[in-house]
This record gives sequence, C-alpha cells and structure tokens, in this order.
Amino acid sequence: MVTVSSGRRPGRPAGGKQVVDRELVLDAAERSIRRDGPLVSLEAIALEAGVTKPVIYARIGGRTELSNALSARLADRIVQSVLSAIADQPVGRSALVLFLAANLETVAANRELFLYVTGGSSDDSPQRSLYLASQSAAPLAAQLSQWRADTGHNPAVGEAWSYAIVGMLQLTSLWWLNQVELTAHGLAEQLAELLWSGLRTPPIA
Amino acid sequence: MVTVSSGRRPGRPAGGKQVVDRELVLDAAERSIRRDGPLVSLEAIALEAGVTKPVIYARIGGRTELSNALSARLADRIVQSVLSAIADQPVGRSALVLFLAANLETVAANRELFLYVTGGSSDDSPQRSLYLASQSAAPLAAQLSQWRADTGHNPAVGEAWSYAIVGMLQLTSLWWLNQVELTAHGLAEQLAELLWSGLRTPPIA
DNA sequence: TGGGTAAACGTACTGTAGGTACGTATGCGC
DNA sequence: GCGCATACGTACCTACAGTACGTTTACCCA
Repeated sequence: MVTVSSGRRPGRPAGGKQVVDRELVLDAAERSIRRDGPLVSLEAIALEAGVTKPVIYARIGGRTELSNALSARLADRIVQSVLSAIADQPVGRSALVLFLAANLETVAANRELFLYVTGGSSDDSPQRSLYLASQSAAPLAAQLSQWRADTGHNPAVGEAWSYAIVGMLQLTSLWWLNQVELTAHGLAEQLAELLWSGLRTPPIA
Repeated sequence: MVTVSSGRRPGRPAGGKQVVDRELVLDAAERSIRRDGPLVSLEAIALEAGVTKPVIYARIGGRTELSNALSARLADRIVQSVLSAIADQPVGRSALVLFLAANLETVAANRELFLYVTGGSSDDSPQRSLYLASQSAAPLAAQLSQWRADTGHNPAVGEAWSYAIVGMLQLTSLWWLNQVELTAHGLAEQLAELLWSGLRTPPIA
C-alpha cells in the first residue's frame, strides 16, 4: 500500500537543509489559526505545513512551546507597531493615545492569533499567559522606569506599572473584540484618559 | 463482580432530593483544584465529590460551565471582600488602595482557584476569561459610571474603565503570585499611584 | 563506484481526558 | 404490589497530545 499522504516523502533532503523550516511551521500555524480559529489541533497545523506531527515537535517542541513562539511573534508585531506609531513623539497624552491605538489595531489585525495566544488551551496556561505578557511588558517597563527616573520619581514602580498597562490592554482588547461598537481610536481615548489623568479628576470644578 | 467504587449506589434517594448537590460538586471541585492544581480532570473532581462523571454533567454541565461557575464564586468573593474593605470610606486615594489590596489578598487566598479560572484549559477559553472578568467588572462599571456622573464627567467611559481596571488587576495578580517579593499592600500602593494620579505627574517640580 | 552511516521523516501507536449512550437500582403513586 | 419516573454507575466513543520505531534518502570515504 503506497500512502502518498503529502507531497513530502521520507529521506534526507539535498543540501543539508530541512525543507520545512521552523519559521514555515509557525507561518502554517498562523494560517491554520486564522482559518479554523484558536482550537486548531497540532495535526491540522502539521497538515497545513505539509509535514506530520513529529516534525512539529522537532522544530517547535509541543503545544506550549508553539504558543510561546506565537506569543513572541505577536508581541513583536505589537512592539514594532507601537514604536513606529510613537516615533519622534514627545511624551504626553497624545503619544499615549497613539500607543494605545496602535496596540489595539495590531490586536484587531491579528484577532484569532490574539485569542489563541491569550486563551489557548494548554497545560500551564497561566504561566504561558504571563510569558506572553512579559514579552510586551519588558520593553515597556524599561521605558517607564527611565521616564520616572528622568522626571525625578521613584522608578521602582516601572515593572508593576508595565504589567498593569499590558493587563489593561489585554482585557479591554478581549472585551472590545467581542462585541463593542467602538473604534480603536475611541477606545484608546477612553483608556488614555484613565491612564494619563487618573481617577483623581477635579470634582466638578 | 461487585464493583463498590464509591459509597453511593444507584437508585432514587429518599426524600426526592439529590444526595450530592450542585454546591457540593463545586465545593469538591475547589478542594480538588486546591490540592492538585489547576490541571485536575473532571474525573478526579467527580471522585472527590463521591460521584461519577455523568453526575457532574447533570449538575454543572461540562468543563466550560464548571469554569464559569467557579468564576462566579471567585468573583463573588472578590466583590464581597472589596465591598467590606471600602465600606464607609470616602472616595479617594486611600479607598482605592484598600480596594486594590482587598482584591489582591482575595486572589492570593484563592491562588489555585484563580489560576484555574484565568488559565483553565477549556474550549472557548477567551470567552470564558471574559465571562469571569465581566462578573467583577459589571458592579465596578456601575460604580464608576455613577461617580463620573456625580462629578460632572462623561459616564460613558465607565464600562471600558472597569474592564481596564479588572484587566490590570488580573495580570498584575498573576505576575505577583508567581514570583514577586512584595506585599499585597505594597503592590496596591504602586497600582493606586498609577490609577489615581495617572502617568501625567508633574515633571520634577 | 559501492557500501556504511547519519539525517530526516512518515506510520502507527499509546495514554488521557472530555463527553455520552445505556442499563440498572431504588423510591413514589395508584 | 406493580408500573413509572428518577437517579446514578458502567462502559464506551472520540479527539488530541505526545512518542517509539521503521524506512527512505543523501553524504562520505574507501
């Protein structure tokens, strides 16, 4: 019985290079997630990549590592998008709005991937969720700490604040993606008001 | 072969009441999660409750509903704890610190349950995560909106802000539970500073 | 040029957990 | 005392993560 399940066949490929790269596997995973939602099986991803499950394990290393790798990709996109949005902007409320809006728009552009990464059904899901968050939080923490120090305030709050802001964005994104009639900019404005001015607003005037 | 797997035996119980209540199942689920971590199987929970899996399905209805029910319990505890902490406190920064600290302490007191509920490996995990959040966010949103209206500001931001604050607490809790050397009060102070005064702090002075 | 070796990969399996169909034991009403 | 509804356990199905093993191919050295 000759099973020709996929185009690939066993055997060492020419040139000493693997035919299906780690990056290609991640690309296939993204396509599968976009098409079939966050519940795709590893086998479906393998099929999409044109290989079989053990190859996924050889390149990536299990579902947890796949989630981590995709988290890193998404975090990277968010960070890049944010950086290009606030480039050459002075620190201030309008820069904050741009930061938040860029964040929201990138999440919306990667909707299914975001859902996979933040909710993905994995073993140690809480730790993984933290892993994703730390990818975005780390650069933010550095910026915040430095800015606090520059303005003569205690920089120690930077790390906590970065997780606070990332968590705020994560949950509001989830809420926003799921129903809300609101533009990214509109939501960014609302969040910026809270984050920039705080709850302590002058009572009536 | 007489299988006496559990103390219970089939048959209609006397008095028209089920022997193992829905609440008893949830209690057993909590015990299992506390003992074995967030990865417990439904079968283990059923065993802990002294019944079998189909009973879990009859009382609760699947893993998703179990997570929802436990979410509701945890959210309830948090809300209760918060309400009793800020009872008779005037609106202000110190009340905010109490609010945040009560939140953090309740999460810490229900560590494994919190991890189960926020990360639990389920089908539609993102939606479930949102469901949990909405339980805490809804009362908060009402309060925020009313306070905004009382002080002459736009109350429409209340809902977004409530998700923002809940998300902030959710992720910082996860981060805090996992490593950080910091008291609940200390972290609450840091978060209160961000949330009360905002990022717009006077530059140096 | 041919055989040995290492790399790469697919096949086929195992284990586990969620979910369900079905049979059986018991109490209640007539 | 005999049906009938209720409650529950047994046993199963299915899907998926993870893995052991065999097979196919290229490279390399004699």
